[in-house]
Amino acid sequence: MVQDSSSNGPMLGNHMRHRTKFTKEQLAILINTFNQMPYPHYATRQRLALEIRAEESRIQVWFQNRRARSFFQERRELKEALQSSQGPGKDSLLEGTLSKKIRRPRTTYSPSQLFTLFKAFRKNPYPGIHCREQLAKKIGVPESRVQTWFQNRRSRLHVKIKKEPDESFQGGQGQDRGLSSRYGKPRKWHQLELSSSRHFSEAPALTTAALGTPPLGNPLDPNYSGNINGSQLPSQIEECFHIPGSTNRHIASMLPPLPSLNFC
DNA sequence: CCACTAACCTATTCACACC
DNA sequence: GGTGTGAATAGGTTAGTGG
Repeated sequence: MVQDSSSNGPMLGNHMRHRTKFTKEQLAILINTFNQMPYPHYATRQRLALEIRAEESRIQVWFQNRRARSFFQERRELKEALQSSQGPGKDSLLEGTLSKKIRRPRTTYSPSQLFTLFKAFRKNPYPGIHCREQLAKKIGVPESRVQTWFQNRRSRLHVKIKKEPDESFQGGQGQDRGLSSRYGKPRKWHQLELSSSRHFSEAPALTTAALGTPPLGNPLDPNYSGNINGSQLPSQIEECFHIPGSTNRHIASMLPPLPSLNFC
């Protein structure tokens, strides 16, 4: 992606995921499935993942891209199928569109997991595949969930920025640090983020101030002190969530100066 | 060089838990 | 019922790959 593949050379943790190369056999199965159901449920994607031995998240992305590329034609056909409401195979074609959606089970993050995620987000809202995988491993969730969490975080931050224009925020330095005009003025994004969490609102130890100067422990989380120390983390995690300035765009440009945090 | 396409992005909406 | 947030989606961009 943009922030990962600059000409600055390889940067630990900020790489884009390697391109998946589907074999002809895998593609045949995917295309065949797509023709029958362009919106496969989570269970279907899981079954496909097993069948072609690929990650479910890669299958999800493949279907996203496939729909995008064949959108107009497919939508016309789908519309016709909906309007005519006849013909065999309609149920499977409309899986995920008309029938009740069977979504991926909602992931519930513990306070300690959220703290780790928020702290990583604060250091780098655009982590590359390496960072996401390390984060995922650390908190014990699939990498694709970490990616989704970061996407949602960024989106909600943008929404808050739009809804709560606060000219008082000067990024701690009273200056625009290269923010793209596309995304408005810099904000106290870290305060917005952390205070918006239901978990954190109930845990004073996990406030913004706490992130700036990490406490020794959080009473809500017995594992917490180990997290904030950083001494138990591999050094790669520290490196991969360092914001390299030129490689992080948009939100990264709104970051206030960070205290010297020990981990992502 | 160019077409194709995986990876990734934002914006938006849905769905569900929690208060 | 309102709010927060994970999941899903549309639609767009970027960049790797192969002809």
